[in-house]
Amino acid sequence: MPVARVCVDIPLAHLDRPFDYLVPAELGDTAQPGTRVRVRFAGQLVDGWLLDRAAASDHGGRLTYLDRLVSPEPVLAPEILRLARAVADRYAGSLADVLRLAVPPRHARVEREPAADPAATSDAASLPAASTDAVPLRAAATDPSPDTGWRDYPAGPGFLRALTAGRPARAVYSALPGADWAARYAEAIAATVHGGRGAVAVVADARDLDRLDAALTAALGPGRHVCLSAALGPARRYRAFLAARRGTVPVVVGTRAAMFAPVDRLGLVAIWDDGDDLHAEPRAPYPHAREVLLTRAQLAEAGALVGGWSRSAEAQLLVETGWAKEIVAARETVRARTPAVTPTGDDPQLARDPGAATARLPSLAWTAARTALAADTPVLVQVPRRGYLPSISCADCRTPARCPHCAGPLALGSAQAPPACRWCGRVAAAYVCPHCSGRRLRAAVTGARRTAEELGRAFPGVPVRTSGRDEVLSQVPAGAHLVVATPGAEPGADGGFGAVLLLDAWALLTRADLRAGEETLRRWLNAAALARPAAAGGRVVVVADGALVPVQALLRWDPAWFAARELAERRELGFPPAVRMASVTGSAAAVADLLDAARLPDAAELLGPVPADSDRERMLIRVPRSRAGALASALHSAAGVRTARKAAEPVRVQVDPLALF
DNA sequence: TCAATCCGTATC
DNA sequence: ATACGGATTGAC
Repeated sequence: MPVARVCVDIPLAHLDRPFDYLVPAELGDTAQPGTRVRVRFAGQLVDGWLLDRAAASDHGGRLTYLDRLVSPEPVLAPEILRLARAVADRYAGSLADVLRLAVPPRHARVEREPAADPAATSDAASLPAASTDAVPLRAAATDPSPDTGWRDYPAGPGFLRALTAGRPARAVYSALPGADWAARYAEAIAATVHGGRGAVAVVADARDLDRLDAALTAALGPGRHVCLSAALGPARRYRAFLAARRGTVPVVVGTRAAMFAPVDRLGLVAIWDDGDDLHAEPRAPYPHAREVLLTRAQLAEAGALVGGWSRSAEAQLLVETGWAKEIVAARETVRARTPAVTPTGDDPQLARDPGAATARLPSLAWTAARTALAADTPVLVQVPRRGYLPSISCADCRTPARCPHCAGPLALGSAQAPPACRWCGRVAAAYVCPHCSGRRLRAAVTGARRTAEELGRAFPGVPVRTSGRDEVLSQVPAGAHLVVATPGAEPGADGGFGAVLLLDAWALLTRADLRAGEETLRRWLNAAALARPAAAGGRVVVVADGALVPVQALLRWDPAWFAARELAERRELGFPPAVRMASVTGSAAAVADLLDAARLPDAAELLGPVPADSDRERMLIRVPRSRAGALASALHSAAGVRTARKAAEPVRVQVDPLALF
C-alpha cells in the first residue's frame, strides 16, 4: 500500500478533499491510517491526517513523498473519521475544521508515558484488556437493571435491558424532580458496559461533570472511565483522550470537548440538559453536541439518551418522528414528587409583614421563603445573570428603581426602550421615584451580591450564600439558609430546598428570541427540580403571570406538553427544528457574492437581510428538513468557489445558528 | 521577438 | 495560502 490519502490541515473550503502522497519505505509499517503527518503542499510544509492507505492513486500527476510522520499514534479512529465527515457535511464545513475539534493537540511527553499506567492519573486506572469474548459472560452475571431509580419510569428498566443486550435503544428522558439524574446516567452507562460496549456522555459544565464522574465511580468502580473537558489543560486532556483511544477505558464523559471522544465498540451516547447553549461549539463549523452525538448513534448503531429536567423542541422532534422513545414517569408519580408551584402574577402586593420592613419581594415569595426557613430547610433564589444590562436608579436621589409590580430591579434594554423589570419582565413605562418623585433615571450597577445583601436584610440572622460566575457551589447542607444563584449555577441541597424563588422571568418577557419560552422554562425547571416534593413542604414561587404558557408548563410540571406545543408552533411558523435553517453573515457584498455562487435547492427561501454587528449583515436560508443535506452542500461549495477565487472578505456560514434574530 | 507582468487555476 | 503556467502587454 504505497499511497497515503491525506487530509491537509488547511481551512480553505475548496481544498476539502484528500490528497495522495507516496509512503517512504521506512514509514511503510508506521504510517498507518489515523496518524498525524507533515506533507509538502503547494510549496509549504503543512500538518495533515493520514486517512487511509491505498495500492494506487487516481491522481494523474506525480506524487511526492510524505515529509514526515509526526507520530505513529493512530489518534484518529475510523469511527471518528466517518463521524467527522458526516458532521462536516451536515454543517457545511470542512473535514479539517471538524478534525481540529475532534482530536486534541498532541502532547509528546504524555504520548511517551507508559501506556498501561493510567493509574498515575486520578481519572483512570488500569482495566482488564478488552476481550470481546469474555465480556458477555460477565454481562449475564451482573444485570444491573433490577433495583435502580429507572423503575420510577415505566419504560426505564426496558431501556437498561436493551443497552445490556447491545440493542441500540434511543430515549428522550424527562427526569422527575429531585431525581438523581447522574445516577440514572451512570446506570445506563454501566448497563452498556456490562453488555460489552462503550459509552460517551456529554454534560454542559464542570459541576454536572463532577456529579456524573462521582456517580460513574460508584456504578462502575474506579478506572473504568475518564473525564474529558477543555478545562483540563493540554496534557491532562491528551492523556484522557489517549486512554480512550487506546481502549484503556470503555467510557468517556465530559463537556462538549468529549462529543468526539473515541470509544471502542460504542454502544451508547448520552447528553444531559441538551437545551443548554453551552452544548453549541463556538468554533467553525459550529456543531452542536446533541446533533453530533445523535449522528454518532446513527452511524455506530449505538443507543442514545437525551435527557433533562425540561425537553427541547429538538428532543420532542425525536419523539414525534419515532426516532426515540420517551422515558417519562406516570402522572401520579410526577404529582407525588413535584413541589407546589405558585405564580405571583395576580398578587401585586409586596411584602407588608412587620418583620419585612426592608423586604423587596412579592409577599408570596417572602412568605414561602419564611415558611421554609422556619421549617429549618434552605431556600434557593434564582436571579438573572448580571452583565448585559445595568440596573438603574433615580437620577436625583439615587434610590434604586424598583418594579412597581414585584419590586425587582429595573434595567434598560436599549437607550430608547422603556425600562423593564429583571425579575418579572414587566415594562415600567412611566416611572416615578417613590422616594423623591423624580422621573429621571441613571444607570447603576446592581450585581448578584447586592441582591444577596438585600435578601439577607429581609431575613435577619439567616446566612446567605451566592453561587454564580465567580464561584459556583455544587452542594449545600440542609438547614435554614439562603442561596442566591444565577441560572446554571444552582447547587443541590441535602434533602432538597424547602423553597425555590424564581426571579428570572426577564429572559422570557423581554427577549425577542425564538427560544425565549423554551429557555425560560428550562432555567425554571432546573432550579425547581432541586426543591422538595410538596408533601415534604417543597414550594416554588415564580415571579411571573400564571397565564403564560411556560408558567403553565411549570405549574403542571409537564415539559413534554410544553415541548409539543413549542414544536407545533415552530412548524406553523416555519422555524427550526421543524425546518432546517442556515445563516450567512458578512458584508452586504460578500453575502450577495456567496449566495450568487450557491446553487441552492429549489425549495430554499431567503429571509433577510437582517443587520448584524458592525456594518455586516445576515441572510437566513430556510429549507424543508428533507433538503437539509442539499442546502449544506450548496453552501459549502459556494464557500469553496469564494476561497478559490481568493475573495478577500470573509463570510460566515452557519447551519442551525443558535439565535435567529 | 522577448521579457515582465497579470490572471486564473491547481495544490497529490 | 502559494506556485506555476499561459496569456497579455509593452518595449525594442
